[in-house]
Amino acid sequence: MVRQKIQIKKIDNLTARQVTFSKRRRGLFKKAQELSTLCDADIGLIVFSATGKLFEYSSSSMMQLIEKHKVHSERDMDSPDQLQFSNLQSEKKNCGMLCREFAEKNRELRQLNGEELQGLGLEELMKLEKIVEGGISRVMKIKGDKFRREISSLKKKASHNFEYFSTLSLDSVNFLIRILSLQGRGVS
Amino acid sequence: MVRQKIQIKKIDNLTARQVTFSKRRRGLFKKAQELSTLCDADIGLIVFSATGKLFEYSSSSMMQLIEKHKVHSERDMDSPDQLQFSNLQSEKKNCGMLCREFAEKNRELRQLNGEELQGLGLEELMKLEKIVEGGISRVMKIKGDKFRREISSLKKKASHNFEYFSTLSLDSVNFLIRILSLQGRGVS
DNA sequence: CATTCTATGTTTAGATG
DNA sequence: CCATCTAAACATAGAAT
Repeated sequence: MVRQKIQIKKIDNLTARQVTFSKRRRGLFKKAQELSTLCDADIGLIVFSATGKLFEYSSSSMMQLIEKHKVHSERDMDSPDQLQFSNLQSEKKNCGMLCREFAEKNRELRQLNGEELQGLGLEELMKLEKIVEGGISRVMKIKGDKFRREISSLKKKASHNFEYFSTLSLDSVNFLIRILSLQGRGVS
Repeated sequence: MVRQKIQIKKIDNLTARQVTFSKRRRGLFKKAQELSTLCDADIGLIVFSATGKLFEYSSSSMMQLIEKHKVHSERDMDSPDQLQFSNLQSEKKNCGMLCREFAEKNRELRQLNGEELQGLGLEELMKLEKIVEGGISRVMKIKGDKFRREISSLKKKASHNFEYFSTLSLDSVNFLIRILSLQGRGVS
């Protein structure tokens, strides 16, 4: 019997419905996790079966995600309510502020990384370029310093070793080299 | 070019990532709603893009679903504490979390900027260098594009003055463009 | 219930407009 | 950014286990 196109409406047959539920549920979860990985998205998926069983997926932590969602949806709603909840209110305000600052930092970070630059003017772009240039020169300087320090420390070690090795016979040195090679340790 | 199998890991190319995000996001939402219809399931889907934009779908009401989810997950953890403070507590937790993430972003930002690099190893430094290099090349590309577009649009606008402008050297034109930009006068 | 099979339907990567 | 196209990749209906 060949497969036919199905219409999207509640499946009448109970068994077929259950089978479809587990198949498609797995498919859905897989796609959610693929999207989160591919595009660096934060995703939460909650599924209650008709029988009330819970299935869930979250790319990070469901709790965090739900909190984030709450903060987002509360962003717009103003709350002219009761004084007795001032503690809760102030916490919420705190969160909202933090959230906004956080978003701001995130944007800066992405711009330094060369993303989300479409809206910027020439001046801003040139300023950004200067900042990033400063960044890379500092990073490279530190890296250079580190390399140099590492090299000189290696040299010191090498000369130390040399003094020791020079007291050994040629045969002993060859023997050592063979042992080290067999252990997969570079002798360079 | 024929389509090839993709591996599930973060897409490097920014544009490709954004395109994939919108395509797959739509696909995911469609599948969620199909599952909910076909199998009579209660489904909630929350997606935060990497830029922090929120997309959501819920077969019923997201708030109800989240409450239901909370009840379910609190099944296992017994909480001998006061119900009346659960909101405040969750807000506080939320703030703590945000604070930590905020600090983390700040550190990243400073490192991209070439600060606080003392603790990093050679490998990390080289990775950082790669990131910043990618950043500056993207910033410079966008800047170049913008310059070119402004120049061509200036040429077009000034076509009635073409005879005059054509007597100017390229340097003079570039100088003019910079002056105008710095004055904040659109050259478009 | 879950899994497996296979013939088909559906999604989507990559290119293009 | 958004829409459209195409072929390859992927998901899944229906059946059987």
